[in-house]
Amino acid sequence: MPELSQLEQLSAFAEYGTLSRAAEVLHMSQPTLTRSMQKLESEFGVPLFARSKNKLAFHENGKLAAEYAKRILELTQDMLDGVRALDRASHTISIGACAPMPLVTAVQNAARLYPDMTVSSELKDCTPLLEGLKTGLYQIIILPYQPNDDTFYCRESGTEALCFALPPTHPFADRDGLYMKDMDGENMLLYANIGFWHSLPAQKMPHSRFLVQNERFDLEELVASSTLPCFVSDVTIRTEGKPENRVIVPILDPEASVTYYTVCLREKLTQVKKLFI
Amino acid sequence: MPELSQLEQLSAFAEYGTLSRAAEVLHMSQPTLTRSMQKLESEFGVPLFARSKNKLAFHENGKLAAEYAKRILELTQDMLDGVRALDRASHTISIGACAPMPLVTAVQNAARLYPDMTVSSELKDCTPLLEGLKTGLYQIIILPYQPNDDTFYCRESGTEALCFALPPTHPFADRDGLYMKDMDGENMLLYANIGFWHSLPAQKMPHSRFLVQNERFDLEELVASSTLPCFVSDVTIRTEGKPENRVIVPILDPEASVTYYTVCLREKLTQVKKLFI
DNA sequence: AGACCTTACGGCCGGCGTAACAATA
DNA sequence: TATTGTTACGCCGGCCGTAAGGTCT
Repeated sequence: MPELSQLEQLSAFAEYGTLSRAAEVLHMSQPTLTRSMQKLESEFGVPLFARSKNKLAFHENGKLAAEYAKRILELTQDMLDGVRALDRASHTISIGACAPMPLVTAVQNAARLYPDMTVSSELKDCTPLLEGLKTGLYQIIILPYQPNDDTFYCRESGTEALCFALPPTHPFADRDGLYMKDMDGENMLLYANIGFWHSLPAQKMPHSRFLVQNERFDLEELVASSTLPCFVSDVTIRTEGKPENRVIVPILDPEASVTYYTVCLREKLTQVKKLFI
Repeated sequence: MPELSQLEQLSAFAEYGTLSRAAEVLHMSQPTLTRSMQKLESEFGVPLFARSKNKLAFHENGKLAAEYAKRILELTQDMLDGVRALDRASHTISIGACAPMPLVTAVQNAARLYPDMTVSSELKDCTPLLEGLKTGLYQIIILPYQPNDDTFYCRESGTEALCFALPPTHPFADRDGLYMKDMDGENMLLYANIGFWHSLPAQKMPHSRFLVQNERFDLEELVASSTLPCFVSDVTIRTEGKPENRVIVPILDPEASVTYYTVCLREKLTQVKKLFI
């Protein structure tokens, strides 16, 4: 039986054309490679090389062997990658969510409840989340609605309500509530990573321009130093406080108040049971 | 990088369930196998086994690795088989013919002209012969007609004419020639391995019964000790002589006289050039 | 002269088997 | 007690690199 190291050497010879060059690449002396290939040849029991005095070249047999060798080495690499990936997956809880607020909560919970696990998290739209849950990409996803498929196990996990944060001088600053259409046309500051929320303003306030900020710091700086309105939610107010120079006005559109649901595959519930207690 | 020997051991453990049993099958001591699997595990970098004090079992990772290992070993075996088969093919001239007489001639020529080659030969009908020539199963085939496809290279190689061998007492024994229909209804001795010839008597003499003999010796014995007519050809008469107690009467049907053609793929002519000189 | 392949030689390390040990059924 | 897996120990063979030889461009 040949060994993978030999096949690797064969493959290197196929790639580099001479034993010397291949030996160099493989970090071994060239006589060693010579002997190794002689041994491989004897294990095949048939000639693989066309030998002239100072030239070694492939024969038909050798070409075929080198092709096979390459496939075998690739398959071996697949094995290593696959097994390592499986191992990593078994030590990882992957959480996908539609919005940042429930995601950070879930990540914190997971890290606390499964201290040996790595927690990975992603912000995605609902469709890829459900897809990923089915394919095993995620163990847990968080949606802003209750999926009706019975293969899922599902549990309510908090609510979030979007609000306007207006400067005190704003004409609507004294209102108890506003519809989004009331603000349509006004330019607003907007944070980029807000998950599924990004679709709502765009849809309900088609005449507004949103000054999208990728960096949290930049956004806060702009909020502090301008009178542009922006969005906050009841959750961000609780966790991060209300911007100093802003008045909070709840948004009355029903879509602006959501209930989050933590979802997993029912068959894999045991793996993540603690997160549902 | 793991080695194939280790994958073989992993696969054996998967098959036999315990290290001791696997070690026994692999003809090695069991501590050796323990160490080898420990090393394999360290090369993967992830645990493959669930270890209790005196029990070793697969983990998910290990199961996956063992599946891969099996595939890799199969592929390796395919490589060995494939390369060896290719080598054998390169030392073999495979000749297929429609009839025995031109075949033995061709085999003798091939053996003489290519003394380092193994010559293999087969008797087949024309359709599988052409098929086999295209797929590389044969390098040379011999047909009773000239193929009109231009991918073939083709050369006339002798003729053969079928005759009746009648006992001197037979009513037709003094004829200069006979059509097969003249003999229709008479029972005849027939040798089994006559290639494409077998179809002719069956077709032209539907009312005859043919006493088919698989053994050459049996046929000759029956010819010598009976008055049943049989077939010979001008070639068999030249090479093996005429049966003592028989009169030769040529068959006048045009199908009973054929010209043989030696055929090879034009693109592979150089491999078998000598046979066409 | 330089590049290449092969053979010869001597050292060394890695894997082997034996033996001893621990744990289970 | 029999079976199984792991660890300890000492030996030996095979593989390695260096060196030298031969051939081709």
